[in-house]
Amino acid sequence: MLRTSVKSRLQAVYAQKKFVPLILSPICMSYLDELNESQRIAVEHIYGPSMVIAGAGSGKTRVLTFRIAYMIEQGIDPFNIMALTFTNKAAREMTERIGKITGASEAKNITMGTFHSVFSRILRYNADRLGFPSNFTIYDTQDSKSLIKDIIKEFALDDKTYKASGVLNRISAAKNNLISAEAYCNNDEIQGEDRMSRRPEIGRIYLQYANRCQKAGAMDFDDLLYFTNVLLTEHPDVLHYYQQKFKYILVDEYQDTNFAQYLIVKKLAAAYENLCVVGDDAQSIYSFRGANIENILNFRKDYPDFHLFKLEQNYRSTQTIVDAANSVIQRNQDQIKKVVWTENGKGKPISVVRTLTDNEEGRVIAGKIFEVQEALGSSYNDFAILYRTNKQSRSFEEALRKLNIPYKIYGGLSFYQRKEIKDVLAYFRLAANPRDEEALKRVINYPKRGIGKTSVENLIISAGRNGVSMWEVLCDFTAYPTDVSTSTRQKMHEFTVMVQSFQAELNKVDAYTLAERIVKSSGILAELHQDKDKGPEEMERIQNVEELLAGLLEFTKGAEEDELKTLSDFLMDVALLTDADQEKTEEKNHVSLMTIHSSKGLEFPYVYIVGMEENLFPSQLSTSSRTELEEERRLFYVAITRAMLSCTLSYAGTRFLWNQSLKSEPSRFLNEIDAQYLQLESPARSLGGKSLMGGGMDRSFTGGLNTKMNPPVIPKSFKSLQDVSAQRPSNQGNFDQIMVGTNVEHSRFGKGRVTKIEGAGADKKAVIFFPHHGSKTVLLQFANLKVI
DNA sequence: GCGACTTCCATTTTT
DNA sequence: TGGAAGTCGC
Repeated sequence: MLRTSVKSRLQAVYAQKKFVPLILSPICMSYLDELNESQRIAVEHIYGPSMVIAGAGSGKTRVLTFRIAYMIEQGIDPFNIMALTFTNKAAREMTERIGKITGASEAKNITMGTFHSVFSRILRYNADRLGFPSNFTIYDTQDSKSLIKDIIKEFALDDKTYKASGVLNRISAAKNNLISAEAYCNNDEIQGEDRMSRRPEIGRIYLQYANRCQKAGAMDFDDLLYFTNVLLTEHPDVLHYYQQKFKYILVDEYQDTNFAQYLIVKKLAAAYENLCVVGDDAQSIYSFRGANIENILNFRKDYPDFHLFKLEQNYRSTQTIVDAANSVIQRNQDQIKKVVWTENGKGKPISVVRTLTDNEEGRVIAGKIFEVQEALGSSYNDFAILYRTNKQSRSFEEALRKLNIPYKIYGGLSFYQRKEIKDVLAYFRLAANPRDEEALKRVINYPKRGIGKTSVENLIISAGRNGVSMWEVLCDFTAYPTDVSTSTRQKMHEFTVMVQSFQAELNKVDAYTLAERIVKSSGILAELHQDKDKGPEEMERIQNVEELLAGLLEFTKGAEEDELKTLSDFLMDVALLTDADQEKTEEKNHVSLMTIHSSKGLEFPYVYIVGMEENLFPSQLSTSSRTELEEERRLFYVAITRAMLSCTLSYAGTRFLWNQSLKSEPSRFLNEIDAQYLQLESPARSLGGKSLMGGGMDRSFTGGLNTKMNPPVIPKSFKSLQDVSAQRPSNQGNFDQIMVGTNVEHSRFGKGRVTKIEGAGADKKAVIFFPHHGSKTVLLQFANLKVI
């Protein structure tokens, strides 16, 4: 409290004079001390263009957080800072952490979020300039595909050559490279490509798609970037405004930005060039989404006088894990050379587990997690199972459930993608923007009100013929003649009146009140209640809708005084939320299951990378070119470097796919890890004689499948004891002696005194105060402390 | 217009 | 396997 008022007075001073506020330095010192030399230099360099290349686990987030906090402490107005992150969750966490240093009221004024969410806000504000309503809808991928399907049908094209997803990918790639539909049709090279793939009509579909989106008052994900660029290019006054507003720009995960994002950032930063980008080329894993590694490499061209900072010390993982990951990534040709190193302890080797089937893989990994957890008393939060594709989660789910181990699957079908939620949201969307055609199509006959497919098709035809949206036709059949019967027309009219009544209340009542009304009077709730006795899934649907309403209530309560949080405020970025964003306060205790992609930026003491098989990882679709394969390899690098203490790789001999067992070969990546870091394991099986895996000597995985050797028969219980003892650090004996008040000596920081103990087992941590280095938190496992 | 039925087809990652 | 699209009879 006190600090805020002192600060605000100081800030009034800064506003007039531009000098470094020495008075605040003591506050800064406290956290700057927690940084190593290169981190601190990167934090303190706040003017001009700079690039931070941050190796895995090198404290990148911490540098970003402290840098922003430092900027604010230096008197920079938070309103002038824009920080673009990769997920909303990352943005939220960073705001929170900055708030702890500078005070929450300062932190909340920073413009922070994903490219998509920050730009969607800018677009809403300036929508009129682009001919969109300010409450435009954001189409998600499903909406986009459904619209494209309609267009393909309308053009009477063969839906086998023109698949919605393929066409959408093509359009998406164009937008990410800022190519308009017109430019697409006039570009010879692109047209040539489309003729080659025998889909010459994609350009025409793109034109129509853009047209329909515009009429519906809707933007898709890519439009949020595409139109931001249009806005800034065609309206110099708008560009000027945002250049002045965002004098300081930070971009996280720069290696995963695409051309559109690159250009927008470049434009916004052009006036002041206070631009800081942070990234790691070795972790670029989104090129399929248009991400362009070149952006990192080109930075020096755009800003020749930029400063480069490299963070190479890894604080996350054991020596073995860091070295193994390095040995993998070294095989890539395209990379910025850097040496990631660590002072952490050596740790145990990466174990490689082979199982006969994918189901057995699930059981073995679940069993291992169970054993480690039992033996060390770790929290289940410490474990993660990472896979290449979402559908691999099944065998692990089953096995974990059988062992009563709590787990959570991230990604996959998110809450907002569930049918019942999308249905409700479609009504919400219509209330905010009745021209939203995808929402309209979705619920015009749900719950059933006798408006069939043919009638809807005729409605679309009439809208197309008259060059208006479906909603406008619905509102005025006399102006737009439509081929539907009088009785259907009457039903449509009733529907229209209902939506209009929702629309009328949009800005009069709060989000929750309107939402509740919609759910009731649309008949959705009644419909769901009718089916609730059919089974648990039907019951769950009602619960999900209730959860959505509960979320809305919370949202509505979050309003400031005199503020009305409307349903359209709520809808603003619902389309941009992901499962990870939904995560409630960290009261969890569960094993995390997720794709490697969604594990980016996270870390876990125990990591299991599963499905290490050819054609699965690397994916079958990515083995045809070097660049694709290198991306898969970076993905593998990301996976390994999530692990702090222990990393386990597993693969199965056969995998059950499309109702048949398919033989699978071990992944080539297994052979790419320097063998000195590996330890092969043959899981003991209850069924004797079936194991094909040799002892620890066979290093060649590709040949290993058919090598018959007699495995040493180790009873399961004994085996598990062995495993666990291997995890126990050698200096375990020291652990118990270390408590609050113990004087210790650290190899790097010298003598110090323990002020706090956290965690248990392998995770036991000590906060130690070193006279010359300040307070440090160390993992006892790694720290190699001497008790004095 | 609607629901029950059959058939077909998948196979990557996500804001 | 399982979800989506197409077919058929009311």
